Amino acid sequence: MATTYAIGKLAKLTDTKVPTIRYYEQVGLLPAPERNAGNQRRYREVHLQKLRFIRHSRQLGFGLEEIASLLALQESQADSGEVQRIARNHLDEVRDKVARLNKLEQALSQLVSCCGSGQPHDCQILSVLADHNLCQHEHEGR
Amino acid sequence: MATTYAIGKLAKLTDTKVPTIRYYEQVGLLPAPERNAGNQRRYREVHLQKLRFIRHSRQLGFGLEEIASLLALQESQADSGEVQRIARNHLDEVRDKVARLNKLEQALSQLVSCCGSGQPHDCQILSVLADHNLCQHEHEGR
DNA sequence: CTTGAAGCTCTAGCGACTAGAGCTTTTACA
DNA sequence: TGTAAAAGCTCTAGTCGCTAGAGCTTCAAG
Repeated sequence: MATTYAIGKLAKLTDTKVPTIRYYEQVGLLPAPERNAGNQRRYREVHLQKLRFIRHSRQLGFGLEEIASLLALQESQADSGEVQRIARNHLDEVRDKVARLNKLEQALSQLVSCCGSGQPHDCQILSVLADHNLCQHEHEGR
Repeated sequence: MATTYAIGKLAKLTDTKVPTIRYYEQVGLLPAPERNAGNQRRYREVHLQKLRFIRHSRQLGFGLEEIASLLALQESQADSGEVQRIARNHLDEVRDKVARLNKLEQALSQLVSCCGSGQPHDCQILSVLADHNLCQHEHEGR
């Protein structure tokens, strides 16, 4: 019979915490494995591979729903167009976020630089926070 | 008697949703205002100013706990050194995040660019996601 | 055969809101 | 003054992706 892995083993192999693996099962991302006589999960190769896929996708910032779609597309051998669409869409979001964070970084460094490090004479940070007009930057939501 | 604002008015003046204002009160960020005969909140200038401070700080990415500290420091007239420490610390975190997102953007654009836009012949995205070794990038947690 | 590690389920918490149900009060207009 | 819509109220639950803990059972090694 084929090799099986206990949940702790799978956790080590994929650098995932045990409760996280159970969580993925709970939300339907990782299929429920068989259980042994004592009700413990016994995983197979297929689970290991799916879990690696999930973890790599997470490291790349994909959300669990996106990952679910990607896994389904992998299964279905269907059009790679949809895969590309998801990936590009995610990339766009990341680029947006980078742009927003860069603006934020600008605004913050100006805020912080307004008073030299040692001087105790009153610093402007609180005033700028209190009054947006003292701040040269537009900010966005999200 | 001094002007007061209903919650909806305050919301408009500060571009904040009404439930968000109530939430700030609930977590102790914004002091509970007096109530009128019909139990409705009636805010004063001081609330308006605190709320503006909170919102501007949020736009700059400060967390509610940091904002609570900043408000307390504003109140106490205490050392601006602590204010600077909080702001610099936040700036450091933002810079970290920018760096991480930039790496992510790198990895993702490579992932996406592996197959030209129109061609249907099988694209590599799924394979890379399934096997981190096919990916040139290290990824971090967080 | 014992003991300690690993497994199990279930519930709650994080941060910063947001949405909705089901009510009461205020406001504007006829 | 009557009425209806808008705005207010409280309370609960949901978002996302986990993480922590309680209190139990099962497994593996010596």
